Amino acid sequence: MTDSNPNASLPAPSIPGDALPPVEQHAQQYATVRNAHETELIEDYVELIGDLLAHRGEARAADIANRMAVSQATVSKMIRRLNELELVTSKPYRSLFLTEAGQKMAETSRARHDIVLHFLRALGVRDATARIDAEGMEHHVSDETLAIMQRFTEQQQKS
Amino acid sequence: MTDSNPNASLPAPSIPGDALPPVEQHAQQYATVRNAHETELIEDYVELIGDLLAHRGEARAADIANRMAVSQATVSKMIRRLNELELVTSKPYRSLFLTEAGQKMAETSRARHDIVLHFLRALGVRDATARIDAEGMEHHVSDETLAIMQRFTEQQQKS
DNA sequence: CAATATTGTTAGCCAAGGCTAAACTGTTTG
DNA sequence: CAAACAGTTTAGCCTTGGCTAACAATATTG
Repeated sequence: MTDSNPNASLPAPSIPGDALPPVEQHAQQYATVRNAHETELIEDYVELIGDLLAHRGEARAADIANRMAVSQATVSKMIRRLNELELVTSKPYRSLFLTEAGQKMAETSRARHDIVLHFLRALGVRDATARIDAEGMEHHVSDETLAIMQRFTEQQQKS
Repeated sequence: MTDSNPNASLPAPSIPGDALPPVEQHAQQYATVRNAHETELIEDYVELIGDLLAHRGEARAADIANRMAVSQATVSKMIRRLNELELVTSKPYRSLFLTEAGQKMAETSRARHDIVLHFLRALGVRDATARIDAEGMEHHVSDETLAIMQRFTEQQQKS
């Protein structure tokens, strides 16, 4: 301990069971989140490209830029990355397409996104809010939780 | 449209109602997520510092580095930022303390985190998974959804 | 109390993901 | 079919959040 401690009187944890997790577990939590962040944007791009292809028949950089509220230059740079990762194919000045791997990722992302979105709606969240929350949450929901969400939604719809 | 389109046969949206959202709404979703990302790490640090102060009486850079699974140099740099943001006070080689603003942020983050964690457990997610998911999800859950989660958890505990 | 161990800081590197401005390509249209 | 417009790319900048290595301060202990 050090000298004067202005925070010494912070309230004790409300529930004893909510003590700090063991260091390794705690570290694991943060590492998982950091990891998710790296793939998140990639998945968002791929998912959006898949959606544009499905709904519009083509995916142009300008559309992506508009929908992501990001400059075209940023999209262009990102597409180069997606290319290197072999998730999309692109000829200069032409529409984008997804590779096998890209399509797979798009489908997975889309499915995950839908489960979360439908779950939130089933829970009673307003549509506009559910959409925003789903977009942020989808990359941080484990398969275990996802399965539970899906079951919950189905239950809800039966009654 | 362009020439050959290898993705032209992608399945149509399973539910017609799930068409692409209008551009402005869509853009809003992504912007909200990008925005959350900027504050996320800050909140994680402040929350952790608050927890360490509450549970241990002090918050040292080394503890933070261990718990975050990050180098001490990274923590040191981050603390400088937190200082500039007037969320923590620190004298070199001494424990950290939270400013008023920092305490407020820590409390808010902690409360939010707890609601999500308890909700996931109430939903039936295993503890270890719930902890990991909560860490990632907490920054992307709106107040509206948070309130609904809290109500759900309370309902669950009554029965 | 000196030597060692732990802890914290600084410097300097890197990649990612934004941006603007400028150049280039492709499409549309007078 | 040339000019104008829309879309795309490139260059070059910035900030964040990582890292390692080297150095500095504090704490511990023989």
